[in-house]
Amino acid sequence: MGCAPLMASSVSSPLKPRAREIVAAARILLEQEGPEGLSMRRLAERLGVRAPSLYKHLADKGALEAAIISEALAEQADAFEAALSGAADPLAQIGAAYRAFALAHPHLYRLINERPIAREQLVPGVEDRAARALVQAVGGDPDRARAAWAFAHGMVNLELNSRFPPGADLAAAWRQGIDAFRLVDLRGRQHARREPPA
Amino acid sequence: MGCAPLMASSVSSPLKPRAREIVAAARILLEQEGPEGLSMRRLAERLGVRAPSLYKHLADKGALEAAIISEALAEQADAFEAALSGAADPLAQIGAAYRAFALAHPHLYRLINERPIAREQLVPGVEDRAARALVQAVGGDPDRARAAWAFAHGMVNLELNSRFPPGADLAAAWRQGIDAFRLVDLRGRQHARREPPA
DNA sequence: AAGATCTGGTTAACACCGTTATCCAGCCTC
DNA sequence: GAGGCTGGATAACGGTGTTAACCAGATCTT
Repeated sequence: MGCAPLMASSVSSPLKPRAREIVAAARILLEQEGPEGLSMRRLAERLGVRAPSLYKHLADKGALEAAIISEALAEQADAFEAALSGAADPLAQIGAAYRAFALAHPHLYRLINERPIAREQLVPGVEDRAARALVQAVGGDPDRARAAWAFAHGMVNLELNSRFPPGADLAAAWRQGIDAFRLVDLRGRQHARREPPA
Repeated sequence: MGCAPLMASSVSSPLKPRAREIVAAARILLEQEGPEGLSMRRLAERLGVRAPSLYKHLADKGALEAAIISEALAEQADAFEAALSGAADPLAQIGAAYRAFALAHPHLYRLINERPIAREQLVPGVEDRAARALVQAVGGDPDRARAAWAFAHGMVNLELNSRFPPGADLAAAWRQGIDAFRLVDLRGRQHARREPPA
């Protein structure tokens, strides 16, 4: 065989066209029905095909999920970078973007975060893009960026899982957290250290 | 029938003795094998019984999980209150307790947080105890308590799901977060508002 | 004491799930 | 035209939660 197709398809995305179709359909199914509704059989049905055929294109369900997750992380990074570009108060902007993304795609967010991540199955580098935006927003310190990330992550997680009491004022809690991570900035810290997170 | 057993067993825990045995075994199974290893059949096998018999004592798997979660939340509240009692820097103490509990029971922690919670199936009030401790540690403001909770929750969640890059200094990130939520305290805020969280 | 009821187990079965093995039709290349 | 690759098909295995029907023994009632 010629080596052309191997190279062409593995540059931007490691998936061949048919596999990308399947992943796209899987994502729609996931966002409509939630992680427990995403089954190989139901996915196949939507594609007008029988379940075993899917395995001609994807190794297993984990690979399917990893593909969806990679896609979602890339979109999340896009949203962060957009929120960051030319904004006063980048921290608040990126926090709002984080929450907006999660609320717009709750099932997707759950898929990403309900299990330990299979890092080796992800598209390489897709995690770092989102992280880089956060580090920048927080002033360059990776440790503080991780703390702020954890805050946003926790807020969204608790909100999506209905862990806050019914009457809780989430906007106020967000404000408290953002303020907490911003105020430290007013005291003597060196920012602009600008080293990549890992 | 006499009404005595009904009253006696539903005061402290709503479960009858046999059901409590089952829940105890389920928790062991969960902590050993993780949420995906917790199946009704495997649980029954450990109890020397067939799976359908379990349904004589628990409505369904969700009720089983809710019982485990209630138990775990109560223990978590215990740990928080212990960490809180007579400590300088209660915020750091409670943060450490939060992380320690999660790392000691990672599978349990995942069960609690991987899905939206079925609040009506929980033992009533068990959520509030842990919340109250946090509100107290943070100085009385429920919104700030929720923000701090989200931070701790997010840190643990990201750690357990391996979402931090391999070399990340988690202790430093914890310090950053704790400092962020404590430093606000040094500026003019009214604490000791001491109202219940919900 | 006898009968009814409750308790807590059983087996069989249903509808799903992810996955594998095997087969087969069509197409592309040599 | 022959061979191999591609992308479907069916059948099947072992696993899941769950329900229905049945049944032995204890216990309560009359």
